[in-house]
Amino acid sequence: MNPTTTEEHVLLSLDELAVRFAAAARALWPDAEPIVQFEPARRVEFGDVATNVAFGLARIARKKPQEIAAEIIARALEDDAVRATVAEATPLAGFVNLKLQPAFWQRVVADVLREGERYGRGAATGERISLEFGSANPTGPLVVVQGRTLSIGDTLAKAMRHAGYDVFTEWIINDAGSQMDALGRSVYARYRQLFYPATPFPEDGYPGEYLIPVAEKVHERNGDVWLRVPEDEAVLTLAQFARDTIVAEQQEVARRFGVEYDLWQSEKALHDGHAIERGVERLRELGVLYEKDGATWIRTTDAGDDEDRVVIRSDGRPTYFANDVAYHYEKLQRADHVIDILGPDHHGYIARLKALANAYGRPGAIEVILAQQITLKRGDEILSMSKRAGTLVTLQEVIDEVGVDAARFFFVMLSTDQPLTFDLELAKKQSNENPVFYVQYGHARIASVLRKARESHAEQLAAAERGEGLGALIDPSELALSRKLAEFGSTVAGVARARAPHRLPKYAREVASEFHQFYDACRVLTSDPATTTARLGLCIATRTVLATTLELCGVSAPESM
RNA sequence: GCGGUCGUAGCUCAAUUGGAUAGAGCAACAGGCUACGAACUUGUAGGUUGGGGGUUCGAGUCCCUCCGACCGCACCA
Repeated sequence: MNPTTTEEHVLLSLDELAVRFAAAARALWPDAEPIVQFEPARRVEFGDVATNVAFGLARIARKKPQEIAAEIIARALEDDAVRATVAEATPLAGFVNLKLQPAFWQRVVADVLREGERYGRGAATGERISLEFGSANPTGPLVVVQGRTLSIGDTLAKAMRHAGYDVFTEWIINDAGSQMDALGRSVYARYRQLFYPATPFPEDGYPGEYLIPVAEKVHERNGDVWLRVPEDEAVLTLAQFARDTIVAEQQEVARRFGVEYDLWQSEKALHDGHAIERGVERLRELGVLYEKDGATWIRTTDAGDDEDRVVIRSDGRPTYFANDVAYHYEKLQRADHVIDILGPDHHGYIARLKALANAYGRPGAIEVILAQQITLKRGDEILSMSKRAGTLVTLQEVIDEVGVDAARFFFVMLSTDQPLTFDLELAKKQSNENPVFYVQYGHARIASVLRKARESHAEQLAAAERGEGLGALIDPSELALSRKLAEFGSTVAGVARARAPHRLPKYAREVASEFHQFYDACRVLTSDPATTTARLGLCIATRTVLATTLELCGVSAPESM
């Protein structure tokens, strides 16, 4: 950074300001342990940033927060660097409110221009995170709920990486157990129906029509050979074929949805690799297993589960939970912290998985995020999603209808613990009713201005890219936009810490809104070179932050629309 | 029946985890383009945070209770 004014030499960062204010508080009340964290002020008239230290000190100081805030401000302002950074400091209703110098916000723009897409990155935490999401049975196409889980998981993964975590994403393919048998018999029935239409369909099979093309493909390749071998053998082979076909489709849809995984873990592979035995054996060594009625149980009630769970059945076969035992044991080997994003029907698992973490001596190391239910709407009509009735809406259909951008933006927009109503008609609308367009329009608008600038203001554009002349940014709308850009890093950090990916679309909207207001108030391409250079710099910085935010959301940042 | 999640403006949702006067968007109404994209912008209106009680300087957030919605309660996966 090239300081354009001498003041910049002593301009403090927000963290440095916090340290000085904490020091001021400690000087006044030596026994106190003040926690100073400056956050964006709730309302513009309060100032730029605020902290609520005074509330925490009220007990020790035996004074009203308002008086404490006033005393801290007076003390802190004795510091030269604080005075150089802060334009105004006011105690208000117990809060310490600061209005910062324009140079502070100009420096933010310079930072963005210098760091580009790396802006807002957190330092590496060294913490390894295993993040599992999306996982579905390989017995049918991905449905809308998985769209939500994919969006939340992928955005969380990207945000956590941006914030400095070492994130490993995985999907577990539930290709072991009795459902594979049901899948095999279903495909076998579909296959037989190609020859004998009256063939009955298995009662516990998967009735959706999506298995018909799978059966047809088998017919294409092998003709009628599977009618001539014993049924058990045919079912086994067809199950494997259907599993491979469906998993490939699921992977393709996820990829089209913009989601790439580090690992697609096959459950069957865990079985074949004796991972189940390893996981269970470890539990036995740790003494949390016991035998009852011929079966092997794990004590999960210690962690608040309703009842203990069977791990190995009396006939020697492992239960489904044994898979979790093994899989989480593996995950805990390679990660410090394991996060599972599960559907709403899995909340019974939380206690179980907690118990597992406890049993493995890693209490708190397994965390579950529940993505709540999703209701599909088309206008006023609520679409029922019943597997039995065959009316399920696939993720691919949603992508085809509304596009990846709208779908991902909508799915990640709401907090995970909120049931969501998704209106296909609204998502499809290319109008101001659709929030994704508002943000994308902001990006396209900037791109358009920059295109124009290349023609008419090439020199200023080049200077702006070098971060020059930002001292000319003094209009309230320019400073408000800069202030919003400054929130990017802490927003991403908050998303990672609170596992709250929905804050990103909200933030994107706020950035776009501040930009539109700035654009409305200030003409960018003017006859004054200094003004033009500064505003172009602000535009480039805004485009960078918008594009990065959209990228984290898995939404494209168009040059034009 | 037991357990869990949730209930915020007409609609869809926020509220940085206990902090300021509960905020946005849409829809409604009233304004703003002879200059860089009006898919924009300015303003108005809209609330007993499901009801009641409690905890404390301070509650949409924590505790209790009732009402309502959804989801779980297998040696299925």
